[in-house]
Amino acid sequence: MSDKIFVSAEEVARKAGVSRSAVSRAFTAGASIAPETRRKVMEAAEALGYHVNHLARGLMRNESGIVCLVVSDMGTPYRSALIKALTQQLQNAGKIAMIVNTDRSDERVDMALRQAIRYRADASIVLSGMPDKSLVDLCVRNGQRLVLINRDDEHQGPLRINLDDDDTAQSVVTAFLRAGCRRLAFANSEAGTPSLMTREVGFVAAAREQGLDVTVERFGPTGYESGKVLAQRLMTRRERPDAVFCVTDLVALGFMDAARHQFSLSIPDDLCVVGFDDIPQAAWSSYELTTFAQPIEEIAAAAVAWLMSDDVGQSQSLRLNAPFVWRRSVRSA
Amino acid sequence: MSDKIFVSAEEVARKAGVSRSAVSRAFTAGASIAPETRRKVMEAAEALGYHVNHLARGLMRNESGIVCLVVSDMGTPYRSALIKALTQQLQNAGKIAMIVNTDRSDERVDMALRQAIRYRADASIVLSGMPDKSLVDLCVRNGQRLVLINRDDEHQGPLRINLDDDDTAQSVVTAFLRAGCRRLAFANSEAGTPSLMTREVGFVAAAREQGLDVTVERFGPTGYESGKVLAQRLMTRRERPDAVFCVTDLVALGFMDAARHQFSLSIPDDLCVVGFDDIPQAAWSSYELTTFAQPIEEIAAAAVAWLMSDDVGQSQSLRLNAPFVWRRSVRSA
DNA sequence: CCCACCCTTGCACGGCTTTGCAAACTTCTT
DNA sequence: AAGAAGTTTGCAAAGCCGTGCAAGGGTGGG
Repeated sequence: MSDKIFVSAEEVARKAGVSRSAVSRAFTAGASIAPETRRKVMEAAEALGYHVNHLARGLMRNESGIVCLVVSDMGTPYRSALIKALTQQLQNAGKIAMIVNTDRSDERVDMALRQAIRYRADASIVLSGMPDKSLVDLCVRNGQRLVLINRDDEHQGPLRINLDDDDTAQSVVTAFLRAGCRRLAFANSEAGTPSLMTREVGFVAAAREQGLDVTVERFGPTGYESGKVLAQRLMTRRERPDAVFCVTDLVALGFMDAARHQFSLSIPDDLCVVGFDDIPQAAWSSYELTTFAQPIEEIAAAAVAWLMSDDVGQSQSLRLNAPFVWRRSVRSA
Repeated sequence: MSDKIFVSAEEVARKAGVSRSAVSRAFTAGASIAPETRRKVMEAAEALGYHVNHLARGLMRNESGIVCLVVSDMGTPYRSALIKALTQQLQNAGKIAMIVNTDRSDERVDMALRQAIRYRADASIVLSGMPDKSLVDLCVRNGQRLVLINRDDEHQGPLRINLDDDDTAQSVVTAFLRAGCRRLAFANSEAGTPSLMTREVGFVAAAREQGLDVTVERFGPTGYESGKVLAQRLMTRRERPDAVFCVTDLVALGFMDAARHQFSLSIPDDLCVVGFDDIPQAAWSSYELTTFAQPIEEIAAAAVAWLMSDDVGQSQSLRLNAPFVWRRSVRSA
């Protein structure tokens, strides 16, 4: 590879007529240095195009400033919004985000964490997949902070951020009942992620409490196309559902499109739909999907706040609220 | 911050009963080391949880393995898809992506490049905004590779990847004419990005060649909401357009929604619409938008290939094709 | 005018790896 | 069995920055 010729502190020192350490101090917040000296250094640095080498600084300080984001399906609206919020807030906190894409192959999340260790990341934030317990231990042992978002694992040490889904199932059932729906369905993917399964189980249980059965269908990955297939399967049943809770907004939008264009159903007159995430598309006027809003900014804020805080503390678990967003895909009373 | 206690090569060497350099060689591809020695080292490393320190390695080799992605609006479907492709292909090439979010404030892209220099990134890929010339020079001078995607700047040194838009305007005009449309419009945002302006100018010129005028409207940022506003403005004109070319798919989808739900227009019967990007939502059955497909994978492949190649070469410019995707938002002949 | 104290600065070392070089060890040939 | 050729290994330096320590310079007070 080409020989990169970065300018070193040594050269700046020569040009400014001071010592190497003076240059170092000029770029270190809170170091003891005379204003005049700092000015001279800064001037020389700007002229030469000097930039502190964060690799070396990280080596010294044992703190690289890097935070590793472990994520798959980042093309998805929800995921990309979360990444956006995280990168922004990390930058505001003086950190920088490194992204490891773990699409296909679940063992990749372990590789991702190893990569984080190699770059001596200050922390890792896992948005997808579930790391192996031994890897988590390794991270923790190395003093690396770990945040697990929406992966209800039972790992010790890291911070877990999850949604408080105690009321969600109840809210949906109530909404459907008020709308006069009686034949409930749940449209799930085959991903089997804990958070998705919790939604399904909770909904079925809440419905049963009201004496209602739920038709559950599962298919494919968690996306728009699966939503269409799920609609085809559910809407061709003898007892056609009149209300469906979709595990995700993307699934819900696919479901709505199939229901409307393939079965000529009117929403919410013939069918009520509820989704989850509140991605931007849910608000588009073709859909106006009633859904639960992922508190994306709060999630990011909580993650960043925790990993900037001084007290590592023990394994901590945080539960955030996903407010119900009423739109027109469910009949009002 | 907590004291991270990473295990060093020194310790592995002691445990394996070899020298520090043997450990180093065990982890260096193509180094001269006996298989037996390597096995011993690897065993000790695994037992101790050792991972090569990429900060130190980068310092030594003058090659960090980091590639910096400079991007804004990463919540957008097109951008997130591009980031996904880039991170994936970079990883396959043995690099790792670092993301700098440049939302709001244009001067931030300069800060981003500085950040890239500080971390001694092997390359930077700019997806948004336009870096200052002096910064570009600085990167180049430091031997850092630079890729500009869809920013038709005239910078020297870096690789520029742009779309070949010679035929796009012509294609759209032809499609509209075949559909029997005569009152053409162009819906643009106020972003003023070169690539967006090129689309507008090209379309107006191509239409004029056919003796047709184009009503141009510009509003807001480049997104769904702006599309709705643009529809309100264009569809309340005395001479209501019967065909509109939207600068972006997101704008087009907002435009379609407003045209349908606020003006009760039928697409493509009353109005033909063409977008640009081919985001996933364009294919959704509520829209079936005719558009041009950004060759995302090719863009990523070209970028990665160039920055892995040995010959730096001079300022290089690459033009890729954005194929026309026919869907149902334009009447067929 | 001198002393004491504080701020500033330079020196040298530490932190972790890679790599050129030379020594040691194999192994094969004659 | 000895020498030559080729591997393998260890040593030491280099690459860059942060910081403890001690010395230098300056200032204020007595």
